[in-house]
Amino acid sequence: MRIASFNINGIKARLPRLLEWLEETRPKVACLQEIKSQDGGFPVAEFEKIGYQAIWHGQKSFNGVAILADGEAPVETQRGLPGDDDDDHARYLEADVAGVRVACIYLPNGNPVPGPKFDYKLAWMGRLRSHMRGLWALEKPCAVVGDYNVIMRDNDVWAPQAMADDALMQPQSRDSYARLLGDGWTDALGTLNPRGGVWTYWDYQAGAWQRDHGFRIDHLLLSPEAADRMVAAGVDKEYRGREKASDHAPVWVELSE
DNA sequence: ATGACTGCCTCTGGCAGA
Repeated sequence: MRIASFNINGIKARLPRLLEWLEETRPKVACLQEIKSQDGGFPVAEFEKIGYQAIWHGQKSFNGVAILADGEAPVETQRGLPGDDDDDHARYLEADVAGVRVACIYLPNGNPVPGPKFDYKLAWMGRLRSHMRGLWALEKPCAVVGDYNVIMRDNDVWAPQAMADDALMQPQSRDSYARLLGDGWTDALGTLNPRGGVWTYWDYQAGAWQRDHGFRIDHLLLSPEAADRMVAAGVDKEYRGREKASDHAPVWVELSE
């Protein structure tokens, strides 16, 4: 089964591209980030027409996540990241699909550094780690996928110096991500591409796509029970070059049945 | 180089993104 993640940067603006990608690549599970839609504006009927059922957690103007499943309803297990009652950002949604616990995350960007947004990012990552320890304890196949907004290694960006002052590459951001890997989670794309050079995001500005100035920030983290079943992982890079594309490309991991 | 582009909601300019 294929589990995919796609930061779509606005579900209203991206709907034709999104439906096209679903029909062409047909992932079993598709986790979406930055739907930028309130719950009432989510186009669930469009997905049902092509055989996908969905759950979603939206908010006005920005953030927002959703989980789509081919031919079955995702069984929701968590809405919103626990650990801070004052955090009302729609950045976390979790469900069981086909025997796999799937979490869809949109980790805070954190710019500018320093500042309250960066503090929020680091606090969110701490809460994520706590919650993922609970997922780990389930001892079942689990995939925590989405836009992590962390460039983990220097070979995960076209030019490290270009992003050196960015929240995505700060030592504290990397340390927080490294703790997840230290806990035993497998970074699917990173593990299969140790030499780097694989991007999942290209800025709209400065001809970044045309120059291949990208970086890897969309990650698929697997519990041991899921990692043991990993047969492939990749980036649907071609979709970044289409008309009215998101600035992210879809990423995916294939698990054996 | 305080640049660049895009989406959203709309105070059609300001915010957010990365």
